[in-house]
Amino acid sequence: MVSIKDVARQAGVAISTVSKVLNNYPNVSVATKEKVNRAIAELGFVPNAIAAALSSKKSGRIALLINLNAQTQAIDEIGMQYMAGAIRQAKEYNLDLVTVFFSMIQDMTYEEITRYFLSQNIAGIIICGLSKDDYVLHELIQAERFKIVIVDAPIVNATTSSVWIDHKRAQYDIAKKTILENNAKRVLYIAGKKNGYVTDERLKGMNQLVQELKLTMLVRYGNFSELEARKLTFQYGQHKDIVVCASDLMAIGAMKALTEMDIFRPVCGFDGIMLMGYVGKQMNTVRQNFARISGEAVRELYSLMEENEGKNIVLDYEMVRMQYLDIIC
Amino acid sequence: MVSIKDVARQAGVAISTVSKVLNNYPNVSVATKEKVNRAIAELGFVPNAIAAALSSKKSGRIALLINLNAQTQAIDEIGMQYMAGAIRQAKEYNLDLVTVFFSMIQDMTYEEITRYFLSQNIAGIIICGLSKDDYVLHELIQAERFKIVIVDAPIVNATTSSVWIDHKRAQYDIAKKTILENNAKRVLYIAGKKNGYVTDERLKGMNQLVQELKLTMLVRYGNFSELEARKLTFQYGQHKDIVVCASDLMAIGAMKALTEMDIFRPVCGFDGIMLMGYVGKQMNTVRQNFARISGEAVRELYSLMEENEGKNIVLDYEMVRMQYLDIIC
DNA sequence: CTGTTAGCGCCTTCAG
DNA sequence: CTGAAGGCGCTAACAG
Repeated sequence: MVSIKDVARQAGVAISTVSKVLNNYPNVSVATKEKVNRAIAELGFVPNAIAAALSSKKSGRIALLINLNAQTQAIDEIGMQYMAGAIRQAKEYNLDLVTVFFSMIQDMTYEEITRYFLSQNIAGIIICGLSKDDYVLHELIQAERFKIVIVDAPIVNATTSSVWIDHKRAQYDIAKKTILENNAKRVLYIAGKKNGYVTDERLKGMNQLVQELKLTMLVRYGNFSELEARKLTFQYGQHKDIVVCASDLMAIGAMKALTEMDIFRPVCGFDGIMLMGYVGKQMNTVRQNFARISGEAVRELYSLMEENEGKNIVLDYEMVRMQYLDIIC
Repeated sequence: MVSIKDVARQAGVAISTVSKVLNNYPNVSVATKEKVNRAIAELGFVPNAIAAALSSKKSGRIALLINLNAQTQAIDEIGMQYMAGAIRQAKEYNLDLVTVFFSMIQDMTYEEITRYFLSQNIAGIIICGLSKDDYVLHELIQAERFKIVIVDAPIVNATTSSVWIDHKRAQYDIAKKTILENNAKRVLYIAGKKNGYVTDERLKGMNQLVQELKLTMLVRYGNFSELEARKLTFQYGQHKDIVVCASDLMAIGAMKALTEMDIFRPVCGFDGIMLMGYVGKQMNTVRQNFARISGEAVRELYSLMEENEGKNIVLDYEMVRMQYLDIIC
């Protein structure tokens, strides 16, 4: 393997000079920079990122800690989008991203997890899919030992930022739109997981809306499960004018129930997943650009690693009517 | 950060001795091993994998190079399963796995890719979703500079192994089963991508079957696209007794077409994806355990990195009737 | 602007 | 069986 030393010899300069041009230090004359670059090209030199990390004591390695439902829920489109967005952005910043699934750390203690990340020289972590009962992860966050960016949970401290959209407003907006379009009064709201971060926010949005429009609302928790939403719709849908769901997947469940019950009720979703297309129905939904959110999380982590303080970042969202004619058609 | 030096001091031994117990060297007395381990525990020492890699010149880092269709195809369930399986197995072997999407290397030259992997100290690569026109990747494989395991393509050389199921036989088996069950004679076969590795294999299986059972068969390429399969079924399905598809996704397309045409034809798929459940239909399909396949690929890569020769590994498969009652209920 | 030097944390002969 | 010493490839003061 050709090393920085070889380059130095070939270029007739010192090792440190090569290092400087490699890292774009200011104090290098154009002439020597030229020489060094030529030598690099001639030798086909590739800087060794591992050695650089060891020497500089900063690794540029980050972990994407993600709660994927690959087994139970068949297709976790949202998780995929998160991954894709994060990986792309990490590449952009020249960060080395390792993907870690919740399932691989679920049996570890706080110490073991810390040890794992430490041994891997991981400087920053992005967490997607955190829930309130992931105790060890909360410990990890509170320890403030790593720079962390949390997607979709409002935790901020000296070393932790959060990135998400305004779920309260988004839920308010999309439900209002759908309700007004359909002149509905009696709402069945299928919320997410009790005590979930986003679930609570979205519920707040609904409560505000109910007050404003003088609606009646029945709230039930569907745990983001298609099946549970389906059952709830069977149970309560008949005497409601509309079904508002806190996720698209649950909206699919609600729609399937309504189809089987052979009644029409407008359904309102949340997320904007493509999977909707496979079901072949239409509905209003909030579209979150998940890839963008996780990309933004990487960006924020990057800035956090440069000694900044944690902050709360709120992104925007779209409201769309899902149809996916390109797929269904 | 507590280092090996601190441990050595605490235990009252030399650095090298600590290193030896860390790496399970034979020549260490039980007594000193004891001492060292106690010191490690007391200090909460975490060996630095980066430094170890630099020093030992072997990294234990591998890359999963995967062709994910997150953008075009909405949900790439297969890719997800590949990822999950590989990541799990890598953890098992204590390998450090970095995920790289095709999209991030698609504009790179062979040199750039090599440089990238080299700079990352990556010793082995697993490739999922290779197609015949990924020229730079073929260059990478032929260069034999990295240990590579290819999933679903029959390339083997000194540093390259391949892992897959017997697609020819699987296609033969599942089609035969479905054809005999339905007493069909005229087959519409929607193949994958022209000149694709698995496509060719599966087609061979069909050809053999056609001869054996004295069937007639129309072959068309659906490029693994649901939409194209849908169109092809519209065009040719009417006068066939059965539609055999080289993927579940295309089978979904075929089913949608048949529903709209309001005719019944048995459909046969390939893959065993859960997405089928969302469509709410039934069909025979080959079930490949993608997570297992990629896990096996990691295992093979591990053995390949221990100076073994490349080989061709063929896994088994199942034939199932998809229903997913738990999801559709 | 360039070179010298001292590590980063660990592994690995090689003496003892 | 244990310890001393010399790197791995690179960075970062500090001199010059």
